[in-house]
Amino acid sequence: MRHYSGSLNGQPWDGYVVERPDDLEPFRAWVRRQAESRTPVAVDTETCGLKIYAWGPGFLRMAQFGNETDAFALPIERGSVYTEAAAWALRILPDITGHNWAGFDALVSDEHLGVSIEETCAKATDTQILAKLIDPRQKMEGGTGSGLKDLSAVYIDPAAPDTQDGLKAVFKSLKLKIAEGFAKIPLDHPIYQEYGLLDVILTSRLRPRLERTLEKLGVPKRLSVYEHRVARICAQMVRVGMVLDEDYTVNLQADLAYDADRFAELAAGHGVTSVNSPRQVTEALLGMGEDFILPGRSAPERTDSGALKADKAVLQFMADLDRDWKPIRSRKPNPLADAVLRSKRAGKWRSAYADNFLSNVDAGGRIHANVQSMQARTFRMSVTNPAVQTLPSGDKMIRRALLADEGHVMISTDFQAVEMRVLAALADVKRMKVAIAAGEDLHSFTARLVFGDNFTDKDRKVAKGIGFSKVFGGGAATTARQTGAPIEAVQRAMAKYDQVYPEVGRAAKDWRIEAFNNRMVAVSITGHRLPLDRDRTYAVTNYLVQSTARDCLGQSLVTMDDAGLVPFLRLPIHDEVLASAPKSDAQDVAREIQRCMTFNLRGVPIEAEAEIGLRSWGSLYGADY
DNA sequence: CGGCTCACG
DNA sequence: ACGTACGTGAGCCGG
Repeated sequence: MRHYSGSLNGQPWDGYVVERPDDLEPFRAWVRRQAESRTPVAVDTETCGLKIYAWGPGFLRMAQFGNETDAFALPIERGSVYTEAAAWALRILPDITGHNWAGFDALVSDEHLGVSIEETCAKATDTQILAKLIDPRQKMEGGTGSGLKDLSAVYIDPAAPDTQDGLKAVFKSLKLKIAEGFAKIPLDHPIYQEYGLLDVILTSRLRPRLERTLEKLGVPKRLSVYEHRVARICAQMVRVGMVLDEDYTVNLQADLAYDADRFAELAAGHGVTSVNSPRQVTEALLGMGEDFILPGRSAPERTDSGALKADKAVLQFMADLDRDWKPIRSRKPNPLADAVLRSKRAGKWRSAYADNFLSNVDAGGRIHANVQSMQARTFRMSVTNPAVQTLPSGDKMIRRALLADEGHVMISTDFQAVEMRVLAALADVKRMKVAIAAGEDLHSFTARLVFGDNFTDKDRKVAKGIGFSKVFGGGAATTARQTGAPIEAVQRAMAKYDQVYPEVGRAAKDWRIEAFNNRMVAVSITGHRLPLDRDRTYAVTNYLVQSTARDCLGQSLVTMDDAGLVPFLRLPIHDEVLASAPKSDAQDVAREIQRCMTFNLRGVPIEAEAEIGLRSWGSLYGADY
């Protein structure tokens, strides 16, 4: 047994690394004592990386257990006797703490220790969830951050070592890249061991401090219970994953690579050797006489830093294409703009989607995209590796690669205009509530109020744009740019909107004042704390609406859990839930999901509509498979 | 690693 | 005093 010790904030700690099977005896005795006294024990795992499912056996290297003063580390990769001891401890301990437990370690334990997500999550407290309930912002945004290091510095000891950064420095000294360091650093490296032990000591000490802070801030306990449950449901979705059509994806990858190369060669003929270099592209286009002025605008388009802008909108205009890539015959198409556009799209779709799918597939042909259930500052979820919340929706090509299970079909269930309804509910917008209750199309209803009974399709578009704009906190200029309508008309329409829905502006003002009186933190109706940036307090409307809409999804997931529907769920996508169900049960499952996503929010009906597709996700976007 | 671009809701 | 479009993940370039 190797011994480490140290001190944090004047409080000593001791850590022990199990080296031989005999060393497991003191570990077991310690675990029994913790279990008997029902002392919370922090658990952490060290792995070869983040690909829990695609890596294969040997992924889990070390497992650590610790309370506020004592910790043990087990060398899982040294043999099954250690795996079994870790699994036993995880099962017998009545109260565990993890940092990002449901987001990572619960999945690792489930897959590599054989202790299920359901079993551990039922008794786990996640310090990352607690921390986000105090402040959801990342460090970049002015928050505490949700990493163990940042939280420890604030809540435990400013001098607590940065174990992540420390490890990266070790990797560097061993001439290992960061990505391979976690897999290749020798298990008996003293810093690897010491930091592994420290992580559970820190997590243990963090928990009571975070719990006290939450209590002091008046954050309801039920909110924490709810978030732990949502996190567990998301973990269950990650575990089941989705089937990847590998043959299709390999072909897709080749086709996209071919297209990217072909159009890159065309661009090279105009002197652009790298289509992803905005500098090269703008220079070449300038040389061809392009002025970068879009129709209806007087000045060239520029980026924030003042350079000429050659983004998709600009290039599509130059290539004489509309937003759907159809020729508009308004000018002579610029062949370079066209080639750059197509090469970039094919290249991005190949690398961000096709490559990513194939590098994340497990031995059983499934991908398990990671869901962080409260990632955004509004608590919206995010999905990574691969980012399947952001697959192209205008073209079925990419979504076609993801399949329902064998014998299943895909079901997609969307909330209907959920953010508009949430706004109506939160701001108590009388006329909107009447329209929603009557089942009217909200944007047409608004268009009628703003433009009169004879409103046109164009007017409806403007009304829709203003609706979004109000939810985002936007002004006339951006709304005009988005809708393509002249700014004067948009200004008039926005003034009229404020007249017909006076509650929206009034509520926004009240929310800003409330937040101001609460140290710049808005509190949603579920109790989520939403910190505002001092210079962007107008964002309060968006934060409250976006966060409450997110809780509509969260509440629906909990209801679906009660209804036993979680095994069918595959992916949350903000206002949509993707599911896979046996063909013969699809109607029933779809109806049940729809029911769970239908409820009343402060007198406003929140409603959802399910769509049943074929086997591939792409089939819901008009494909034939 | 910041800037830019682009994919989604 | 005034007005401000919101939230993500990912890849590439160039310093």
